Amino acid sequence: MITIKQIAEIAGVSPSTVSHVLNGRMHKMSQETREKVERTLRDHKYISNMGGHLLGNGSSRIIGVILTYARRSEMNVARDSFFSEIIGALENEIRSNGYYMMLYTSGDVDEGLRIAASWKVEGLVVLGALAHDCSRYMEGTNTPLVFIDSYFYDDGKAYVNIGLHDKKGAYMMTKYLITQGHKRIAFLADGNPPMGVDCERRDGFFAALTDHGLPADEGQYLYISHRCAEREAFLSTFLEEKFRGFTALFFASDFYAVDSMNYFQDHGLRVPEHVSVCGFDDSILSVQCRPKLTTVHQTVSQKASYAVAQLLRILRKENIDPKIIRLKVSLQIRDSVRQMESLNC
Amino acid sequence: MITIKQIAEIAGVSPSTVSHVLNGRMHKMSQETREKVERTLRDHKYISNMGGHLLGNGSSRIIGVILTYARRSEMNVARDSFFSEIIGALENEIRSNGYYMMLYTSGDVDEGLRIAASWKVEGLVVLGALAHDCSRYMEGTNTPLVFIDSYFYDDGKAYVNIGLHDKKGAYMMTKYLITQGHKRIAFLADGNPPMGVDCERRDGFFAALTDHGLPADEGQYLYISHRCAEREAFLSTFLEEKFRGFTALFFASDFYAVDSMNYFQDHGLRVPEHVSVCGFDDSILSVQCRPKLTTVHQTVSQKASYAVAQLLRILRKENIDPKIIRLKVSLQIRDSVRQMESLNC
DNA sequence: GAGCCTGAATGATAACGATCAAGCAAATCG
DNA sequence: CGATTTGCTTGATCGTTATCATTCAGGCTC
Repeated sequence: MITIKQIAEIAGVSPSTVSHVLNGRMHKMSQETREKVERTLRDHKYISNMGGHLLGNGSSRIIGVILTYARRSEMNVARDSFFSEIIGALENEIRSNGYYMMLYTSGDVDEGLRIAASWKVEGLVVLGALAHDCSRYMEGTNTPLVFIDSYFYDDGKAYVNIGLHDKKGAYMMTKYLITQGHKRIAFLADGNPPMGVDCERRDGFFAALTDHGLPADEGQYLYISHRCAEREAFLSTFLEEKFRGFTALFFASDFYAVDSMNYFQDHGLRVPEHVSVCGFDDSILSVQCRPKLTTVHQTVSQKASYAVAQLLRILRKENIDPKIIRLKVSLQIRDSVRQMESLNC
Repeated sequence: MITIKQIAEIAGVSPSTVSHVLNGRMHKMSQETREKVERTLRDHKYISNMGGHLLGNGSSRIIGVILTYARRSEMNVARDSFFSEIIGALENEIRSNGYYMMLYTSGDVDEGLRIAASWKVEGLVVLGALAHDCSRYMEGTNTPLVFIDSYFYDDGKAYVNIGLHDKKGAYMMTKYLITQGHKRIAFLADGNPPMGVDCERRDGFFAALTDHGLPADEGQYLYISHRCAEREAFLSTFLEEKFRGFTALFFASDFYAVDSMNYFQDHGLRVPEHVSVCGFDDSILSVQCRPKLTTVHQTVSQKASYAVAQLLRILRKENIDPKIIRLKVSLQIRDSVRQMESLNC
């Protein structure tokens, strides 16, 4: 493995000149010398040693990605396509900006941050449930953090966040359900109370109900467990109760929507004839199920590129405003919602 | 950020003593000194600087993961649950063995290997289509490589590989189809000719046909494109041709099986009444579709742990035999294969 | 008991590869 | 001719590890 020193010797210059060329620090340097050095670097296939680089100026060019969905055990969220899509997109974004990606997946934020410190990671993208913990731990450091889909409410600090217009999305979907003639609509999420994005989505749901003159009471928020057995028990009684009179079920995420839709259909009911179902995310699942799921579309890769872009902006000391970016969502209408006859009355 | 030198000063020892404590070297040392240093390290929350470490002894403790599925463009393989599951499992395995994971996803193996060299990555796990390229590029280096699901045939070298008993799995499934009374069975994969695991699976398919006295001809291998439009065109004519007389379709992967099953059902046919379908992988999709898919089960996380285990064994200079590990598969019988009446004749 | 040896515990020092501030010639300018 | 600019080099530095040296206590030998 050839080093800067060797390159320097071969090219007949000093190591620092080589370093200057490498770092594009063209601070007064003859065309001739530069080209000579560049040629030598190329000819000898110089590959930088990041250890030396890191020690030399303290910058690692590593961006860490901390993923903490894992906590929602049982359901093995890792199998979710959102995870893979965002990881892939993040890596692409990071690499194409000349950075390296170190991945950390675990419930132990503490360890993740220790690793980040060890490697002098320049910035972190944090996804998932433990974001709150993260912000607490990071108070000592000045490593910039960008969160994806983690909303912090009542604490004064403004964290950089990339999310969706979750509330608006849920509002749009609810409004759509209403225009289709639905009057008794339920919102189902797997938090009790809901957390993170689900909160926003629920708020949008209730806001739409209220705005359209429909009664909005607590009973319309239903908790759907992430544990299979509990979920099934719930769906079973829910079925017996004839959906408690709800004609449309708005799930906070596609996964649960599809899972439930399958359950209903396995038990002799038909979607959307007997009950309308819709989701949120527009994951690939929503076109792989039948009926195809009406859902709220988001562009996952966009989250990744915005997150990395914001991080780089912070690293370049550019000012970042607004700190909270919300990406567009749109209705993706498919086949799982029925138009109520009562519409014509 | 506190350094070894500072710790040494505080503890009243030399930096090298601290280093010795940190590395748990059997460098003789009094219990007393060791404890004193350990206490100081803990009290001051010492976090190692991997830059210095890397430069000091050349070991980064980084394991790189190169993922090259991305090439199969259009279909956006990143959305596949296999990707996420294996990445998650790999990270877990790597971290819990005291290593760090650097991820690289792209079609450009060259760049990936350059990054690996730059960071003095200690080992690489390579997944996907470009494995072959990788092996070629790596001839100069001695960074150990472990491949997942990449079989190399006619080149003499023995690469370390973690895979499945793909052939056996396909054999078992085919045999199952035969025992269910199917005589005209097709095998569908997205390579022409098939590549990697699909080759093995096809071989298993044909072997089973032959072993059970059924005719096995080339016409039974069907190419199914990874491009949506082409795939749909194929399925459309395939339908018109009444499946060319095939009563069972064995897809090389769940994704295509489910996709096709949906297509058939969308066009008025029923699975398994009109045609039986089965897949390979037992991805989460196979229980999210209807009918639930009969498929060959694999335990994805096992691949990850074996891959990392083999890599660590190489790093510890232990001998690794066999170089090619194949993990168990099993039949996962669900609802997409029908028993033929002709069985009773 | 002086001299010598041994081995255990610890320290001094030189890498490792790159960066960067400061410095120094040579060329150019006013 | 002194001052400035240009073009490149010197040398210190980053945090850690490895190698070897040193110290010192204690036992052995004669």
